[in-house]
Amino acid sequence: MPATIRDVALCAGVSIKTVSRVLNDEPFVRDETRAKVMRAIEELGFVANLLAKRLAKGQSLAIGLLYHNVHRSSSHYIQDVQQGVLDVARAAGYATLMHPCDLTQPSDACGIVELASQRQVDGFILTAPADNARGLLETLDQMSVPFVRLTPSDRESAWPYVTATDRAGACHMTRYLLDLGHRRIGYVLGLQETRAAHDRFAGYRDALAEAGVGYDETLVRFGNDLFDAGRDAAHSLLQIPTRPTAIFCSNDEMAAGVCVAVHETGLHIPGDVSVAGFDDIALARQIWPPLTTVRQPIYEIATTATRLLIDLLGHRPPENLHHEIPTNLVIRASTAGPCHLPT
Amino acid sequence: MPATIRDVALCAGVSIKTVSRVLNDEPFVRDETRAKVMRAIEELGFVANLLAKRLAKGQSLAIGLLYHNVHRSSSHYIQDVQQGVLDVARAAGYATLMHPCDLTQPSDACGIVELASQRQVDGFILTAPADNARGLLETLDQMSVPFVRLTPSDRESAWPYVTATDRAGACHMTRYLLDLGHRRIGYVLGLQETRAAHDRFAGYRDALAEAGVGYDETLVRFGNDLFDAGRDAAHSLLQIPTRPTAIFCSNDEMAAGVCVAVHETGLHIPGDVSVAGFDDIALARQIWPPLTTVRQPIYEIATTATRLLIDLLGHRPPENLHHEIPTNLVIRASTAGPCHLPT
DNA sequence: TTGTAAGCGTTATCAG
DNA sequence: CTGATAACGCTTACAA
Repeated sequence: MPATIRDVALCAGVSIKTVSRVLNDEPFVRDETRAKVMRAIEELGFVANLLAKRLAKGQSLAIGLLYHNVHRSSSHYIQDVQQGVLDVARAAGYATLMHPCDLTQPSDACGIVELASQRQVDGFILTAPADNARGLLETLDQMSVPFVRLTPSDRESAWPYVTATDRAGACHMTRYLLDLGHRRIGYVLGLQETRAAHDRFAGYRDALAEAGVGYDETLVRFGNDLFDAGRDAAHSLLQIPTRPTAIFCSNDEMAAGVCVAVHETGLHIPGDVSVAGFDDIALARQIWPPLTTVRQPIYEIATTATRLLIDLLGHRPPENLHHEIPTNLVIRASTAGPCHLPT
Repeated sequence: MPATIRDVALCAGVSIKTVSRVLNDEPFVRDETRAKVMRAIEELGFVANLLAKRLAKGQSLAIGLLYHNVHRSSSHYIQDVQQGVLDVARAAGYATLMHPCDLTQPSDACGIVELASQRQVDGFILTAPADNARGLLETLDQMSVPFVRLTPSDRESAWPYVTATDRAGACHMTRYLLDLGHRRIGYVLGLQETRAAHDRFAGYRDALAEAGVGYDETLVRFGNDLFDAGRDAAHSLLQIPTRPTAIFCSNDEMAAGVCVAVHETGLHIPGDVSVAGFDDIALARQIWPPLTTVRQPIYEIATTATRLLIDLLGHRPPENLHHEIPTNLVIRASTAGPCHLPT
């Protein structure tokens, strides 16, 4: 049986409240008393029981990380997010509960509200497309369960979020491809349910319009952010008689799929086709040629969001409920000027 | 204020113990009573407070997943493990706490024992090289905190583990490369602290010996399981005047690094150099050419381990404390016969 | 089959 | 500065 606060009190000859004071670094404890208690703690090898603390405080001291995981596939993106959340949460004494689920389903289907009702977590980090379930957000709001959204669709409501400059980032990339001389630039869309997919696509068209290059919808394919979608999309795009000389993907994972498809077709990157991605996850440097992409500082987005959430949980009104983190172009070897001008 | 079990009891006109019985599906409750309670629960929208339950039961209903993460890098391996642990744990009503740390450090340095002392978790899944810290295991043992090890070094002690047939797997792969005609096969070792690294290396030498091909230590490089290590190792191996015609890596992530290095050198895979990995993580199919590798069913290993742990936690003596999951050869396009026989 | 009452190990109120 | 004592919301002997 491990020692309890009561044992410590007995051993130190003080009340349990005094021990509790020492444990929580509260003021109004005489130094001698504090020392006495410390000694008792040391002697008994006492460690406070967090389960009891949580119940007494009515807080779980944990945050839930919700992410979309229909295909039960590993995602580079979510792992970077997780690392960021974990680091900040742990430093603040919070545990992190991973909660993969199908965010396109009714929220009650995946036990999110339950997680809060059961008091398993004090708040949530919601990754896209969680905020499409407006009902979920309203429920959480009513329950006074704080949450921070990552790259949400809706930015009208006051609910906190952290996002990246998706539209501008995609516009930069497209402009860069145009500057290289590309005119037929294929595009692979991301998961329709996310706003990032739409914003990036909009950025692509912004640049096209800006350059006076007509938007050609036959060069667009729908994806779901996963590798295989990129591969399929590329196989389809490369079959077009006057095939695109560059393919820009809504994320890196699909871009990796595109690269494989290009190779499978017997073509070369960037000689025959340039390929660009978005995110700059580890994978972007782990394939050949290394991928030109738009860097989205996922780790930083996650840490920012988590700090925000923890402030909210501690009733420290944050300075800013909304953050926009800049993206930037990362030029590697998967892009170059077009060799064969399209017919 | 959310409803408590007391409110439900009041509302249903029964005692709280009866409500508790219904909540936990205990027998000896008359059907009518049960129905009455259910109705009250429904009416009040009652959800049991897990924090209270945990304290009362003296269990956190959570398991900790310990993994090595010195470089704060995403690892494909750990994500597959996580998915497996998460799935089984959740189904059993357990939460999963991710705990990245430096497993080569003294265990107390990374707060592992604390996690248990604080009762944050009931047990652990330990990934390699956690079990090198024998002191940690003994401490946990003394605290009666159950744990299951993944691919541990030590298999003499009775402590439960789940592992793969690393040595045999590596031997198969090497044999396959030898059968293709390769004689100078480079090898990139994994993280020295793990047994898998040694076993796989042993398998490599087994096959060499078996085939009467001399073991040449100039063809061996040390790695740490990460991408960059593979890349560096390959650059070094490819500089050898009579360079190896094949490179076998202790894991896929390093193999991906090798592939990039080969391309950087201007050589072709598998035309000039064959490359083989180990694990069969998602990355193996996301690079070009797709990687020939030894499949280690990581997800299955993780689910097996978690089921084992949960049995242990529930005081259900498992049939088997030790599991060995078979590996198998996955031949893809990164290997072929040597074109240029070495001098 | 149901209920009473005593924990579980903290925190928190409020009086000294 | 310090200490009784009552929560916190559930489980669980033990009794009825």
